Amino acid sequence: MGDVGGQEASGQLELIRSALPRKPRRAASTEATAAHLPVAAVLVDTGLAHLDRPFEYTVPESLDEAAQPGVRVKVRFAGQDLDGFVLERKDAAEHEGRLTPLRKVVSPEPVLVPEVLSAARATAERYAGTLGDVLRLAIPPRHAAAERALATEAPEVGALPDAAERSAWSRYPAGRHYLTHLESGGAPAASWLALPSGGDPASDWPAALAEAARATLAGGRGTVVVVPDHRDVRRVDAALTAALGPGRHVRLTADQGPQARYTAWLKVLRGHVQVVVGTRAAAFAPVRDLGLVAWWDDGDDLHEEPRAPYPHVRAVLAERARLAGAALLSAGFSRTTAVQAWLQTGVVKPIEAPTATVRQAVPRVRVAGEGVELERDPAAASAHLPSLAWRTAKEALARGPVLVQVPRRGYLPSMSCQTCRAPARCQQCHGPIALPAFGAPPACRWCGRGVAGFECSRCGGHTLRSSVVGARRTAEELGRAFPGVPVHTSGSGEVLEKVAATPSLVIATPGAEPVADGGYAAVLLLDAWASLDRPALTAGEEAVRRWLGAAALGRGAADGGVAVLCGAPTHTTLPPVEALVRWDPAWFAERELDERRELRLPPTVRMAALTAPRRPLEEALQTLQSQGLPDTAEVLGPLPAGEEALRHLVRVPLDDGPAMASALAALRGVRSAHKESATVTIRVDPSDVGT
DNA sequence: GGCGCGAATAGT
DNA sequence: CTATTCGCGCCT
Repeated sequence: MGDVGGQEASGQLELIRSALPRKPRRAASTEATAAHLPVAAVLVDTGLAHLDRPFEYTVPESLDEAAQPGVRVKVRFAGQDLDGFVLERKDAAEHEGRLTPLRKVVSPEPVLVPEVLSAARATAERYAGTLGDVLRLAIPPRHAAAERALATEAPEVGALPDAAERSAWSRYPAGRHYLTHLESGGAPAASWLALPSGGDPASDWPAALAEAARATLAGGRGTVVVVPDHRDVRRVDAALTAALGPGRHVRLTADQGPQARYTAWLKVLRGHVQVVVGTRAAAFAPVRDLGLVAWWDDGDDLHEEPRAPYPHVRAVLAERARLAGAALLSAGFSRTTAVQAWLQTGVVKPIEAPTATVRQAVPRVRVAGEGVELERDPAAASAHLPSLAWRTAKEALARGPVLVQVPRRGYLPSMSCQTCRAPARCQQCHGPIALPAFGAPPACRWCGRGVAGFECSRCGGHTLRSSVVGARRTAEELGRAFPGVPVHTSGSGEVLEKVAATPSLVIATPGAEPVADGGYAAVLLLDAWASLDRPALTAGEEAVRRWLGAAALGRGAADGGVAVLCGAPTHTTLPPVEALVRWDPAWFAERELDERRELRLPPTVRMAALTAPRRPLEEALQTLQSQGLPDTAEVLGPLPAGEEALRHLVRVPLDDGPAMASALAALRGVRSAHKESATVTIRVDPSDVGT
């Protein structure tokens, strides 16, 4: 450390050193610079918010050819060797000081293509994050062996198969037009409300998405399909193989392992395939001539990236569609308020089936009360099922499998009467009784009073039970109630992909429901109360999404399909319950969005959250206000947020979203430059508020 | 984040 | 006067 190594940056030292009879330490410092475009703008991975911008380096002649825009490089930065991406080659530097030469080109593969760079930049801006963070999400880690092993040239694939005779879009009047538009190179944008397929793979949503990809490919353009989880990836993968033939698409998921993941990704980069299906990171896939971005089930929280800056698939894909002039398709059995907002502003058009078609395709929905008719039926009581649900299941088990959806254990520790399962109510104010925290005694969620001497207002019972029982226990109880019927469970631990058409009971948590061959004869949705009674703003939206998602696996009413919602309040009709009964997700989304607008909540406004202990939080807020926070911004709070921390919410009209994000990014930069030690969490679109 | 630089301070 | 420490600003 004693010598002056690592100070090439200093002009004076450089002069002194070159005057001394000493050998230059590095060949690069004496090597000639490339004649053409001698400067490279490099995004250096410093991990520091205030250094999240390009720095310029000279390109040594020996690296001239390899140092193309998009390649990974090593550069000397502040005395260290750091990784970076070449963003651009230019003929002159903007930086006035002396430039250091690039140290090396890690690989000549230009992994950062312009379109992905633009999308990543837009994403970083929208979420007040760093470009470096977004690129880490967008570009998988390099795997040298994979790079070597994969052919440069695309392998030969046969002709694109003809479109299937029976279109999965035939039930949607606007569907045909959408497909022709895709094929002819247009950019139609739609919110598609899918219908249940009654277990027919030729008309289900994966087939429809594959058909859309086929139409896009027939017009010479590529497609990105993003789905929430691996099971859906496999379903769409199979549908794509059927629609496109082999070798025209790849799967891209985080769990593939480094080599497989990088190989698949390289196939996309090198243009061997133009169609990708994957989970959220696939939204950034460098598809050539992108013609369509599509995603399934916008409301699934898996579409939200859990790493900074927490971008949502919806935002990434919308930006990619915009940049590429590509079509956009948000698909699902239900519609989120975020997509509804697009619909209202004309960003997307609806693709929906006519009411008569819907009535046939969806199961008949019935609502079993909060335990009203329970006691009379001992078999039902032992399974803790309303008797309507029990009778429905018993009848349906003669015709095929029955799905029972059970909210996740611990999802909401809300209490009900052990005897009749009516939701437990506070004696004073009639608010819901719940477990406020793990291990804490039950209390009223409204007035906070503890529960002493509970007495059920319906049956006079004195024992409380947690209304969410969990899949395993429900499975045991149901197994006893229907002796001789095979029972399967599917949940977070192990997820069943599909079940046969033969009679069986399938107990599943939301999102883990297996597909049934030929559709379920009946679908029971348990503990509706638990889903509705969450404190979150999105409780209603989320409940509708889950119920429709499960009920959509049932047979249509025309084929005897039935869905029973259990444990919903019957004395009043709640909008989510009505949405299910009428199978009208469009109506519900519209209504829900109107309500958000009235309350000035996302997605009708943009919000950000600042979370920190009191002192640093208030400092951060001051800095934020000095960094160009628009004066339309309202600062709400602070409210307690976990141990020791407080949280401010900042709210601006949608138009001022970019200005707010840039002020937040500036705040992040200032804090990083000052090496503030206290953690201040900055988050745009905090997921627990609204959208 | 890491490092060099200059100001401030302690030790001779 | 020099040796050490500390805070600050810069990094192409």
